[in-house]
Amino acid sequence: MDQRRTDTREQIQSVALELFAEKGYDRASLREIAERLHVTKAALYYHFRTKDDILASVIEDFLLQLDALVKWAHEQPSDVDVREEVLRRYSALLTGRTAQLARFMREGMAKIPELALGMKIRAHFAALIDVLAGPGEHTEDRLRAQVALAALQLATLSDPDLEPADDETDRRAAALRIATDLVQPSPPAP
Amino acid sequence: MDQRRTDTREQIQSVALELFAEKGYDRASLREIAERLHVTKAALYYHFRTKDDILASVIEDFLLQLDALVKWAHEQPSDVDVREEVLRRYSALLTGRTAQLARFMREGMAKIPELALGMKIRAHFAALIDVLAGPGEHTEDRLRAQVALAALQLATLSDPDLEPADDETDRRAAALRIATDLVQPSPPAP
DNA sequence: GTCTATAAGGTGATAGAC
DNA sequence: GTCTATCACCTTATAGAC
Repeated sequence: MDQRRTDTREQIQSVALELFAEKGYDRASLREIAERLHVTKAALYYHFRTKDDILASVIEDFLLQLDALVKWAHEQPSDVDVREEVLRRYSALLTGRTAQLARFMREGMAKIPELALGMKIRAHFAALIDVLAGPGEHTEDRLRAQVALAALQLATLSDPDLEPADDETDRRAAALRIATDLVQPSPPAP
Repeated sequence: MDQRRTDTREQIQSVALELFAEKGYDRASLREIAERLHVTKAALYYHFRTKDDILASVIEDFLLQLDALVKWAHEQPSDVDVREEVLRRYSALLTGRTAQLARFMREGMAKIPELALGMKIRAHFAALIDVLAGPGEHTEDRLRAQVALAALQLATLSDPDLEPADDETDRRAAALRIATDLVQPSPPAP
Protein backbone atom coordinates (compact mmCIF):
# COMPACT_ATOMS: atom_id res chain seq x y z
CA MET A 1 0.00 0.00 0.00
CA ASP A 2 1.28 3.38 -0.96
CA GLN A 3 4.34 1.62 -2.39
CA ARG A 4 5.52 4.06 -5.02
CA ARG A 5 8.50 3.07 -7.10
CA THR A 6 10.49 5.98 -5.73
CA ASP A 7 10.21 8.41 -2.87
CA THR A 8 11.97 11.17 -4.76
CA ARG A 9 9.30 13.69 -3.94
CA GLU A 10 9.80 13.28 -0.23
CA GLN A 11 13.54 13.27 -0.61
CA ILE A 12 13.33 16.55 -2.45
CA GLN A 13 11.29 18.06 0.37
CA SER A 14 13.74 16.75 2.91
CA VAL A 15 16.89 17.96 1.20
CA ALA A 16 15.32 21.28 0.29
CA LEU A 17 14.27 21.87 3.89
CA GLU A 18 17.77 20.99 5.02
CA LEU A 19 19.24 23.53 2.65
CA PHE A 20 16.68 26.22 3.38
CA ALA A 21 17.53 25.89 7.06
CA GLU A 22 21.24 26.02 6.33
CA LYS A 23 21.41 29.10 4.16
CA GLY A 24 17.94 30.56 3.99
CA TYR A 25 15.40 30.22 1.24
CA ASP A 26 16.93 32.67 -1.21
CA ARG A 27 20.47 31.41 -1.01
CA ALA A 28 19.44 27.79 -1.43
CA SER A 29 19.48 27.09 -5.15
CA LEU A 30 17.70 24.35 -7.03
CA ARG A 31 21.03 23.36 -8.50
CA GLU A 32 22.42 22.56 -5.07
CA ILE A 33 19.31 20.68 -4.05
CA ALA A 34 19.53 18.64 -7.22
CA GLU A 35 23.22 17.96 -6.72
CA ARG A 36 22.71 16.66 -3.18
CA LEU A 37 20.17 14.24 -4.56
CA HIS A 38 22.35 13.32 -7.53
CA VAL A 39 19.65 14.30 -9.98
CA THR A 40 19.32 17.24 -12.32
CA LYS A 41 17.45 20.47 -11.76
CA ALA A 42 14.93 19.51 -14.39
CA ALA A 43 14.00 16.44 -12.42
CA LEU A 44 12.83 18.65 -9.60
CA TYR A 45 10.42 20.31 -11.97
CA TYR A 46 8.71 17.03 -12.59
CA HIS A 47 7.71 16.89 -8.95
CA PHE A 48 7.20 20.58 -8.22
CA ARG A 49 6.05 23.36 -10.47
CA THR A 50 8.27 26.03 -8.92
CA LYS A 51 10.77 26.55 -6.15
CA ASP A 52 8.08 28.33 -4.18
CA ASP A 53 5.99 25.19 -4.43
CA ILE A 54 8.65 23.15 -2.72
CA LEU A 55 8.73 25.59 0.16
CA ALA A 56 4.95 25.81 0.27
CA SER A 57 4.49 22.04 0.29
CA VAL A 58 6.74 21.62 3.26
CA ILE A 59 5.22 24.55 5.12
CA GLU A 60 1.69 23.34 4.53
CA ASP A 61 2.53 20.15 6.39
CA PHE A 62 3.55 22.17 9.40
CA LEU A 63 0.51 24.42 9.20
CA LEU A 64 -1.72 21.35 9.27
CA GLN A 65 -0.11 20.32 12.55
CA LEU A 66 -0.61 23.84 13.87
CA ASP A 67 -4.25 23.68 12.83
CA ALA A 68 -4.79 20.47 14.73
CA LEU A 69 -3.22 21.99 17.82
CA VAL A 70 -5.40 25.10 17.69
CA LYS A 71 -8.49 23.02 17.02
CA TRP A 72 -7.75 20.86 20.03
CA ALA A 73 -7.27 23.93 22.20
CA HIS A 74 -10.59 25.36 21.17
CA GLU A 75 -12.33 22.19 22.27
CA GLN A 76 -10.92 22.59 25.77
CA PRO A 77 -11.97 25.07 28.46
CA SER A 78 -9.91 28.24 28.16
CA ASP A 79 -7.71 28.09 31.24
CA VAL A 80 -4.06 28.19 32.14
CA ASP A 81 -3.55 24.45 32.25
CA VAL A 82 -4.69 24.15 28.66
CA ARG A 83 -2.41 26.93 27.57
CA GLU A 84 0.51 25.23 29.23
CA GLU A 85 -0.35 22.00 27.47
CA VAL A 86 -0.50 23.87 24.17
CA LEU A 87 3.03 25.11 24.77
CA ARG A 88 4.20 21.58 25.57
CA ARG A 89 2.69 20.25 22.37
CA TYR A 90 4.07 23.08 20.31
CA SER A 91 7.50 22.49 21.78
CA ALA A 92 7.24 18.83 20.86
CA LEU A 93 6.34 19.88 17.34
CA LEU A 94 9.62 21.72 17.01
CA THR A 95 11.63 18.57 16.71
CA GLY A 96 13.83 17.09 14.02
CA ARG A 97 12.48 17.88 10.60
CA THR A 98 10.10 20.49 11.89
CA ALA A 99 12.82 22.25 13.86
CA GLN A 100 14.64 22.97 10.62
CA LEU A 101 11.47 24.42 9.24
CA ALA A 102 10.76 26.61 12.24
CA ARG A 103 14.33 27.83 12.13
CA PHE A 104 13.85 29.89 9.02
CA MET A 105 10.10 30.30 9.03
CA ARG A 106 10.28 33.62 10.83
CA GLU A 107 12.30 34.72 7.85
CA GLY A 108 9.26 33.89 5.76
CA MET A 109 6.99 35.65 8.22
CA ALA A 110 8.99 38.80 8.16
CA LYS A 111 9.12 38.74 4.38
CA ILE A 112 7.16 40.97 2.09
CA PRO A 113 3.59 41.29 3.34
CA GLU A 114 2.05 40.87 -0.10
CA LEU A 115 3.59 37.44 -0.33
CA ALA A 116 0.62 35.07 -0.21
CA LEU A 117 2.45 32.38 1.70
CA GLY A 118 3.69 34.84 4.29
CA MET A 119 0.16 36.01 4.97
CA LYS A 120 -1.02 32.44 5.38
CA ILE A 121 1.68 31.68 7.89
CA ARG A 122 0.92 34.81 9.87
CA ALA A 123 -2.76 33.94 9.96
CA HIS A 124 -2.10 30.50 11.38
CA PHE A 125 0.21 31.81 14.05
CA ALA A 126 -2.28 34.49 14.95
CA ALA A 127 -4.76 31.75 15.81
CA LEU A 128 -2.22 30.10 18.07
CA ILE A 129 -1.46 33.39 19.75
CA ASP A 130 -5.14 34.00 20.34
CA VAL A 131 -5.26 30.76 22.25
CA LEU A 132 -2.20 31.54 24.32
CA ALA A 133 -3.07 35.16 25.04
CA GLY A 134 -6.38 34.17 26.58
CA PRO A 135 -9.49 36.36 26.49
CA GLY A 136 -9.28 40.13 26.23
CA GLU A 137 -7.37 42.27 23.78
CA HIS A 138 -4.48 43.38 25.90
CA THR A 139 -1.31 44.31 24.07
CA GLU A 140 0.92 42.82 26.72
CA ASP A 141 -0.87 39.46 26.85
CA ARG A 142 -0.54 39.01 23.13
CA LEU A 143 3.08 40.06 23.21
CA ARG A 144 3.80 37.64 26.06
CA ALA A 145 2.32 34.85 23.93
CA GLN A 146 4.47 35.88 20.99
CA VAL A 147 7.54 35.94 23.17
CA ALA A 148 6.69 32.52 24.58
CA LEU A 149 6.63 31.03 21.10
CA ALA A 150 9.83 32.84 20.22
CA ALA A 151 11.45 31.32 23.29
CA LEU A 152 10.64 27.80 22.13
CA GLN A 153 11.94 28.63 18.71
CA LEU A 154 15.12 30.11 20.13
CA ALA A 155 15.80 26.88 21.94
CA THR A 156 16.12 25.06 18.64
CA LEU A 157 19.13 27.18 17.76
CA SER A 158 22.26 26.16 19.57
CA ASP A 159 24.22 28.59 21.70
CA PRO A 160 27.85 28.38 20.53
CA ASP A 161 29.05 29.47 23.97
CA LEU A 162 27.61 26.42 25.65
CA GLU A 163 28.70 22.83 25.93
CA PRO A 164 27.10 20.67 23.26
CA ALA A 165 26.18 18.34 26.10
CA ASP A 166 23.69 20.81 27.53
CA ASP A 167 22.16 21.20 24.13
CA GLU A 168 18.87 19.88 22.95
CA THR A 169 17.21 18.42 25.99
CA ASP A 170 18.28 20.96 28.57
CA ARG A 171 17.69 23.92 26.36
CA ARG A 172 14.35 22.65 25.24
CA ALA A 173 13.21 22.04 28.79
CA ALA A 174 14.42 25.43 29.93
CA ALA A 175 12.62 27.12 27.06
CA LEU A 176 9.42 25.36 27.99
CA ARG A 177 9.70 26.60 31.57
CA ILE A 178 10.31 30.13 30.38
CA ALA A 179 7.44 29.98 27.92
CA THR A 180 5.11 28.60 30.55
CA ASP A 181 5.94 31.43 32.92
CA LEU A 182 5.18 33.88 30.18
CA VAL A 183 1.59 32.77 29.70
CA GLN A 184 0.65 32.93 33.37
CA PRO A 185 -2.16 35.39 34.14
CA SER A 186 -0.89 38.74 35.34
CA PRO A 187 -0.86 38.13 39.15
CA PRO A 188 0.48 34.56 39.32
CA ALA A 189 -1.15 32.50 42.07
CA PRO A 190 1.39 31.74 44.84
CA MET B 1 32.98 71.76 9.44
CA ASP B 2 32.52 68.38 7.86
CA GLN B 3 30.58 70.05 5.07
CA ARG B 4 30.92 67.59 2.21
CA ARG B 5 29.48 68.57 -1.12
CA THR B 6 27.07 65.64 -1.03
CA ASP B 7 25.81 63.24 1.57
CA THR B 8 25.29 60.49 -0.96
CA ARG B 9 27.14 57.96 1.11
CA GLU B 10 24.77 58.38 4.02
CA GLN B 11 21.78 58.39 1.73
CA ILE B 12 22.92 55.10 0.28
CA GLN B 13 23.19 53.61 3.75
CA SER B 14 19.78 54.92 4.65
CA VAL B 15 17.98 53.70 1.55
CA ALA B 16 19.80 50.39 1.61
CA LEU B 17 18.82 49.80 5.21
CA GLU B 18 15.24 50.66 4.36
CA LEU B 19 15.21 48.12 1.57
CA PHE B 20 17.04 45.45 3.54
CA ALA B 21 14.39 45.78 6.24
CA GLU B 22 11.59 45.61 3.67
CA LYS B 23 12.62 42.55 1.74
CA GLY B 24 15.67 41.10 3.41
CA TYR B 25 19.27 41.45 2.37
CA ASP B 26 19.25 39.01 -0.51
CA ARG B 27 16.10 40.26 -2.18
CA ALA B 28 17.19 43.87 -2.01
CA SER B 29 19.07 44.53 -5.23
CA LEU B 30 21.59 47.23 -5.91
CA ARG B 31 19.51 48.23 -8.90
CA GLU B 32 16.56 49.05 -6.68
CA ILE B 33 18.69 50.93 -4.18
CA ALA B 34 20.15 52.99 -7.00
CA GLU B 35 16.72 53.66 -8.50
CA ARG B 36 15.31 54.97 -5.23
CA LEU B 37 18.20 57.40 -5.07
CA HIS B 38 17.88 58.31 -8.76
CA VAL B 39 21.45 57.32 -9.43
CA THR B 40 22.96 54.38 -11.27
CA LYS B 41 24.28 51.18 -9.81
CA ALA B 42 27.78 52.15 -10.78
CA ALA B 43 27.55 55.25 -8.63
CA LEU B 44 27.10 53.04 -5.58
CA TYR B 45 30.42 51.42 -6.34
CA TYR B 46 32.17 54.71 -5.96
CA HIS B 47 31.14 54.81 -2.32
CA PHE B 48 31.20 51.11 -1.43
CA ARG B 49 33.38 48.34 -2.74
CA THR B 50 30.68 45.69 -2.57
CA LYS B 51 27.09 45.13 -1.53
CA ASP B 52 28.35 43.36 1.57
CA ASP B 53 30.25 46.52 2.44
CA ILE B 54 27.06 48.54 2.49
CA LEU B 55 25.51 46.10 4.92
CA ALA B 56 28.67 45.91 6.98
CA SER B 57 29.03 49.67 7.24
CA VAL B 58 25.55 50.06 8.61
CA ILE B 59 25.87 47.16 11.00
CA GLU B 60 29.19 48.37 12.36
CA ASP B 61 27.49 51.54 13.54
CA PHE B 62 25.06 49.49 15.57
CA LEU B 63 27.76 47.24 16.97
CA LEU B 64 29.60 50.30 18.21
CA GLN B 65 26.52 51.32 20.19
CA LEU B 66 26.28 47.78 21.54
CA ASP B 67 29.92 47.95 22.56
CA ALA B 68 29.37 51.14 24.48
CA LEU B 69 26.43 49.59 26.29
CA VAL B 70 28.38 46.49 27.29
CA LYS B 71 31.35 48.58 28.35
CA TRP B 72 29.14 50.71 30.57
CA ALA B 73 27.59 47.63 32.13
CA HIS B 74 30.99 46.20 32.96
CA GLU B 75 31.88 49.36 34.83
CA GLN B 76 28.86 48.93 37.09
CA PRO B 77 28.36 46.43 39.90
CA SER B 78 26.78 43.25 38.55
CA ASP B 79 23.30 43.38 40.05
CA VAL B 80 19.71 43.29 38.89
CA ASP B 81 19.22 47.03 38.74
CA VAL B 82 22.05 47.36 36.28
CA ARG B 83 20.69 44.57 34.14
CA GLU B 84 17.32 46.29 34.05
CA GLU B 85 18.96 49.53 33.01
CA VAL B 86 20.81 47.68 30.27
CA LEU B 87 17.50 46.45 28.94
CA ARG B 88 16.06 49.96 29.04
CA ARG B 89 19.01 51.31 27.10
CA TYR B 90 18.93 48.50 24.60
CA SER B 91 15.23 49.08 24.08
CA ALA B 92 15.91 52.75 23.45
CA LEU B 93 18.52 51.72 20.92
CA LEU B 94 15.91 49.90 18.90
CA THR B 95 14.35 53.05 17.59
CA GLY B 96 13.88 54.58 14.18
CA ARG B 97 16.79 53.79 11.93
CA THR B 98 18.17 51.19 14.27
CA ALA B 99 14.83 49.40 14.50
CA GLN B 100 14.98 48.70 10.80
CA LEU B 101 18.40 47.25 11.27
CA ALA B 102 17.45 45.07 14.19
CA ARG B 103 14.48 43.83 12.24
CA PHE B 104 16.53 41.78 9.82
CA MET B 105 19.72 41.40 11.78
CA ARG B 106 18.69 38.06 13.22
CA GLU B 107 18.53 36.96 9.62
CA GLY B 108 22.21 37.78 9.45
CA MET B 109 22.83 36.03 12.75
CA ALA B 110 21.18 32.87 11.61
CA LYS B 111 23.04 32.91 8.33
CA ILE B 112 25.92 30.77 7.34
CA PRO B 113 28.37 30.44 10.23
CA GLU B 114 31.42 30.90 8.04
CA LEU B 115 30.20 34.35 7.12
CA ALA B 116 32.63 36.69 8.80
CA LEU B 117 30.05 39.36 9.50
CA GLY B 118 27.67 36.87 11.07
CA MET B 119 30.32 35.71 13.49
CA LYS B 120 31.10 39.27 14.46
CA ILE B 121 27.47 40.01 15.20
CA ARG B 122 27.10 36.88 17.27
CA ALA B 123 30.18 37.74 19.26
CA HIS B 124 28.87 41.17 20.15
CA PHE B 125 25.50 39.85 21.21
CA ALA B 126 27.18 37.14 23.26
CA ALA B 127 28.82 39.88 25.30
CA LEU B 128 25.48 41.50 25.92
CA ILE B 129 23.96 38.21 26.94
CA ASP B 130 26.82 37.59 29.35
CA VAL B 131 25.89 40.81 31.08
CA LEU B 132 22.21 40.00 31.24
CA ALA B 133 22.60 36.38 32.28
CA GLY B 134 24.59 37.34 35.34
CA PRO B 135 27.28 35.16 36.88
CA GLY B 136 27.29 31.39 36.49
CA GLU B 137 26.95 29.28 33.40
CA HIS B 138 23.36 28.16 33.68
CA THR B 139 21.62 27.25 30.45
CA GLU B 140 18.33 28.72 31.55
CA ASP B 141 19.78 32.08 32.63
CA ARG B 142 21.43 32.56 29.28
CA LEU B 143 18.31 31.52 27.45
CA ARG B 144 16.21 33.92 29.52
CA ALA B 145 18.56 36.72 28.51
CA GLN B 146 18.26 35.72 24.87
CA VAL B 147 14.51 35.65 25.12
CA ALA B 148 14.49 39.05 26.81
CA LEU B 149 16.36 40.57 23.88
CA ALA B 150 14.08 38.78 21.45
CA ALA B 151 11.08 40.28 23.24
CA LEU B 152 12.38 43.80 22.70
CA GLN B 153 13.06 42.99 19.09
CA LEU B 154 9.60 41.50 18.62
CA ALA B 155 8.06 44.74 19.85
CA THR B 156 9.52 46.58 16.90
CA LEU B 157 7.43 44.46 14.57
CA SER B 158 3.80 45.49 14.48
CA ASP B 159 1.03 43.04 15.26
CA PRO B 160 -1.44 43.28 12.36
CA ASP B 161 -4.26 42.14 14.64
CA LEU B 162 -3.94 45.17 16.86
CA GLU B 163 -5.04 48.78 16.61
CA PRO B 164 -2.31 50.96 15.16
CA ALA B 165 -3.02 53.24 18.13
CA ASP B 166 -1.60 50.73 20.60
CA ASP B 167 1.46 50.40 18.48
CA GLU B 168 4.90 51.70 19.16
CA THR B 169 4.74 53.15 22.65
CA ASP B 170 2.48 50.58 24.29
CA ARG B 171 4.16 47.64 22.67
CA ARG B 172 7.58 48.93 23.46
CA ALA B 173 6.69 49.51 27.10
CA ALA B 174 5.08 46.09 27.41
CA ALA B 175 8.11 44.43 25.88
CA LEU B 176 10.36 46.18 28.35
CA ARG B 177 8.25 44.91 31.26
CA ILE B 178 8.38 41.38 29.90
CA ALA B 179 12.11 41.54 29.30
CA THR B 180 12.72 42.90 32.76
CA ASP B 181 10.78 40.05 34.33
CA LEU B 182 12.87 37.62 32.37
CA VAL B 183 16.18 38.74 33.83
CA GLN B 184 15.08 38.55 37.46
CA PRO B 185 17.07 36.08 39.56
CA SER B 186 15.36 32.71 39.90
CA PRO B 187 13.36 33.29 43.13
CA PRO B 188 12.12 36.86 42.63
CA ALA B 189 12.18 38.88 45.83
CA PRO B 190 8.59 39.58 47.01
C1' DG C 1 10.76 9.77 -14.05
C1' DT C 2 14.78 11.46 -15.44
C1' DC C 3 17.77 13.29 -18.77
C1' DT C 4 20.33 17.11 -22.10
C1' DA C 5 20.13 21.50 -23.79
C1' DT C 6 18.81 25.96 -23.67
C1' DA C 7 16.05 29.95 -22.98
C1' DA C 8 15.31 34.43 -20.69
C1' DG C 9 16.42 37.42 -17.35
C1' DG C 10 18.49 39.39 -13.24
C1' DT C 11 22.72 39.90 -10.42
C1' DG C 12 27.01 41.96 -8.60
C1' DA C 13 30.82 44.06 -10.43
C1' DT C 14 34.27 46.60 -13.72
C1' DA C 15 36.30 49.89 -17.39
C1' DG C 16 36.69 54.12 -18.92
C1' DA C 17 34.59 58.59 -20.54
C1' DC C 18 33.07 63.00 -18.74
C1' DG D 1 31.20 61.81 -8.30
C1' DT D 2 28.50 60.12 -11.55
C1' DC D 3 27.63 58.33 -16.00
C1' DT D 4 27.16 54.57 -20.12
C1' DA D 5 28.18 50.23 -21.55
C1' DT D 6 29.24 45.80 -20.77
C1' DC D 7 30.97 41.47 -18.44
C1' DA D 8 30.68 37.03 -16.52
C1' DC D 9 27.91 34.51 -13.91
C1' DC D 10 24.04 32.22 -11.88
C1' DT D 11 19.31 31.84 -11.43
C1' DT D 12 14.56 29.76 -12.25
C1' DA D 13 12.17 27.60 -15.65
C1' DT D 14 10.92 25.11 -20.17
C1' DA D 15 11.10 21.81 -24.39
C1' DG D 16 11.59 17.60 -25.96
C1' DA D 17 14.29 13.12 -26.28
C1' DC D 18 14.82 8.66 -23.92
